[in-house]
Amino acid sequence: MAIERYNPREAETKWRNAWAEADVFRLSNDDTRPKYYVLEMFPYPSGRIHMGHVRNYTMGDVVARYKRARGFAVLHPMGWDAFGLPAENAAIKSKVHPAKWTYENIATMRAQLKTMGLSIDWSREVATCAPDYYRHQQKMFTDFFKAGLVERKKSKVNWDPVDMTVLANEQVIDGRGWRSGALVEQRELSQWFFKITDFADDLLTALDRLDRWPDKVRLMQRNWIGKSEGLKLRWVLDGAPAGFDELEIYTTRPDTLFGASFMAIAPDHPLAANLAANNPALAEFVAECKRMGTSAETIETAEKKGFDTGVFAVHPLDPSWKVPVWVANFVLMEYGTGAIFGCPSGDQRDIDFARKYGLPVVPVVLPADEPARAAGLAAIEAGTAFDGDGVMVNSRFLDGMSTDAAFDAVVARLEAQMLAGRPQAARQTNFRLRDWGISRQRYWGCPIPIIHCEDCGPVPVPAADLPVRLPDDATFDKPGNPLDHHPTWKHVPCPACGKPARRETDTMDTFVDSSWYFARFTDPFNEAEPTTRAVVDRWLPVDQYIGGIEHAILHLLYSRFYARAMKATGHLGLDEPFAGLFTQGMVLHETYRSAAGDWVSPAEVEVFTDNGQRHARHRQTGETIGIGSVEKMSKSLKNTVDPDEIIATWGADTARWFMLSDSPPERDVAWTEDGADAAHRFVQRVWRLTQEAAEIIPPAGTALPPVWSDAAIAVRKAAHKALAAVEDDIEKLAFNRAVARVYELTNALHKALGDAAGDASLKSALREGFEFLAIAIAPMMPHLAEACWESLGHRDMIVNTPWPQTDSSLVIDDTITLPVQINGKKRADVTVARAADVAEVQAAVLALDAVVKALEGKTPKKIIVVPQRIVNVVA
RNA sequence: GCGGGCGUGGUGGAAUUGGUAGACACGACAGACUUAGGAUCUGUUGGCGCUAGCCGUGGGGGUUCAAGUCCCUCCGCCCGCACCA
Repeated sequence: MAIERYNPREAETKWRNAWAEADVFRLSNDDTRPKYYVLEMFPYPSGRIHMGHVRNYTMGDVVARYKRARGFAVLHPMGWDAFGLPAENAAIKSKVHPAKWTYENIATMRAQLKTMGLSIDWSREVATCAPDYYRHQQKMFTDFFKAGLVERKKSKVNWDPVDMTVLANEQVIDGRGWRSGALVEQRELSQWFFKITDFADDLLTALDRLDRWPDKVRLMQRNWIGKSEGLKLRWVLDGAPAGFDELEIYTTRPDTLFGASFMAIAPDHPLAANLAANNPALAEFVAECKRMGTSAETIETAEKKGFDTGVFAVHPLDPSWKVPVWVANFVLMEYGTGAIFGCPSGDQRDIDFARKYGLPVVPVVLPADEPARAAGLAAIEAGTAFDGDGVMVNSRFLDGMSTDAAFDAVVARLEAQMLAGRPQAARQTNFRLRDWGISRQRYWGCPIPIIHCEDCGPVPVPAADLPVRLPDDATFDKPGNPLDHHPTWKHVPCPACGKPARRETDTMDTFVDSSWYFARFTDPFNEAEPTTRAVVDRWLPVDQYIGGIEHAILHLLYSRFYARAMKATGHLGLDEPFAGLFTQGMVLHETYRSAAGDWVSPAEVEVFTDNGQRHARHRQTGETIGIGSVEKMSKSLKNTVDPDEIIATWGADTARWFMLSDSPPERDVAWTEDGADAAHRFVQRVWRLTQEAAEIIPPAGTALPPVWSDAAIAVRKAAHKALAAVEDDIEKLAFNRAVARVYELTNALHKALGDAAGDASLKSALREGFEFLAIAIAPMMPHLAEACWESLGHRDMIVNTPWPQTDSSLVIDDTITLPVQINGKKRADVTVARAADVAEVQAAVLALDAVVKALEGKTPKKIIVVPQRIVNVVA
């Protein structure tokens, strides 16, 4: 009897409808089973989903469906990171309102995501641009404000004078606005800040406890927070203008103070500005420094440059010793005090600088042990600083001390030394982390709920007046902030005194929106409050968060801060929102280029093999197309494939299966036609074999045979081992290995199917085997799994079927075959009882022909038996 | 420059974390079935011998009974970044 090919379009629609009808993915907050919260980073509604989304959401769905089958109450929601600049750009360009643009994109993308067959509780869907979402964000802003976690202060911004708007760093290209092309100005604006620095130390130390986060991400956050322990130290100036009696510097190496040979201040240090006023050459130098770019590349390649001010600083440990004060291009005003002392022997920048300008280089720290000491000294003479720990030299009372001891000794002395009525120095912990500026001069964002009153100052909008809604009738045809232009919106009475006042027209950074959505998902039904304490505390933290590495720092750090701020204001009860984090790799594709050099999209290209060589031609024109390297999918390289087309052609299960196969999930994966084809062939194979099996196996629920044949036992072992391995692999997110285990099981079942005639117990074993196969693929290819499950005679859906318990007596063999090495090379195998002790294994090994032959009657020097692993005979 | 990661067949990748290198898949080759197949099935597929043998995880060296895995060194690629005092 011919078996019909599996039709993914029909079957996938059928099962998705069945799940929707039964509402199987709706989660009740009253569910008392153990909880599991799976979350993938929610998408920006850019218009259409891309293959990166397919990979991300497939991985999350595997975990969600698997945990569901294991009996957990799984929270697996979806929403939209819906505020942001692209919507506003679309408004300017296409005259479409940002809200319309955004909601249309959401509708498209929601429909696309639904075709993937994700086990999402759509009743919890949120969009951050919806007033019923951002009203709670505004409430929390006012709570943070009252708790002292919000601050208004001046900060430098990139200002586009044509568009009259603030630009993000990445929107400044070669010093010009990306859209207007105008030269960008640095402007000081009053901005709202969240005081993330209040939590700097806690955000740092808590990283140690996030043991289910990638080390790489934790390291990046650690570096970003950038804690350093040092000393603030004031030097008396000699020859400086009035008002500049002292120069305060910050150093992490007070131990190297006797190696000081110059002071260096930032080009925008007040002292530099003051001196430049009467010194055209210095003014020119300062201007030159400011022209220099700030990218890592320019900075790394920039030469160390300085300008001698003629001012001197008096050494704090020797009043007779004066060091020159320079302005240097490598000192940053934003960090520490904008001034340093230069110790050339201990810092590469300082030694470069000193050698360029002929300043002294005095070694003050050298390695303790002799060969290293001489090498260190030679290196310093050759221009390489020694910045390691060691022993003090040329440092008077510090000589012979360790670096640490010298640090403490200098600090102790300078803390006790008074200058102008205060200790001359004080220990200080510095952080690189700055407060989080959230003000954006844009329309399409969450309005900052503040009203500015001449008498009362900034007043938070009362809770009863929330949300502060965006006006629908904003216009986008002139530069600047549409909220500011709006004729009426900003004019309101002061909530405190009733006098005419005006609204804050800045909106919040969209990172605020995404810093708490995971908490909102726990109870998006609560209209009164952002969260419901009993609910949010039950479901958080997110057990498994999955997303791209590009959010390693900002989004994840802001969310960690936000959880702390929400805790401080009573909105939830924990510090760390994400217990487990996984960062998945990107999706790549081969690139294609026409003879004219234009990029050609994969959809237009036909790849064929001729004489073992891969070639490509244009599907329509037949033109020869060059095959290029495999690159990250991008519009500019045109090497994207459209998930809609993939799903229409092959079905969602094929796309999902491909995304999980082969490449480890944290690594990049290249989408290939061959791979998709192979994944689809496997879909058909599982279906076909299941149909074949269904014709011969006993009906569902038939009693198990009292005795199993050897072939039946072999099938049962294969099935139980495969399922146990899949469990283990999914728990570890090793989806590629789970896929391999499924292939192995399928191969075993296929082989056994041919031998089943006349062996009733084998047929029973095959029922179990094919059921296990369906169970094993269910998290990965859920539609196919349902179809197979139905074919196997089940009336309940597999989505409601608990994951079976594997039988450990079938998973663990009672005899094992160990490889036998002679002198480290494998020469034989030995099969022994699993429980065999070392002596028994040795005896069995010594009886092997290969061993007897190799030993030639001699006694082996040693026999190493590694239980359950290997035997090595040393002759 | 600093920090992190990686290097395994023609390709993507496995390898129980010091214990049989190449699981599984792609591709390729040969054959079967077929009107046909880009379907399906059966084989083969790291290299050299092609016989019971030797070599082989970027190169070189080391530790060990045993190294893809640990150490040293060199080469190559990728990612991140902050001239952070």
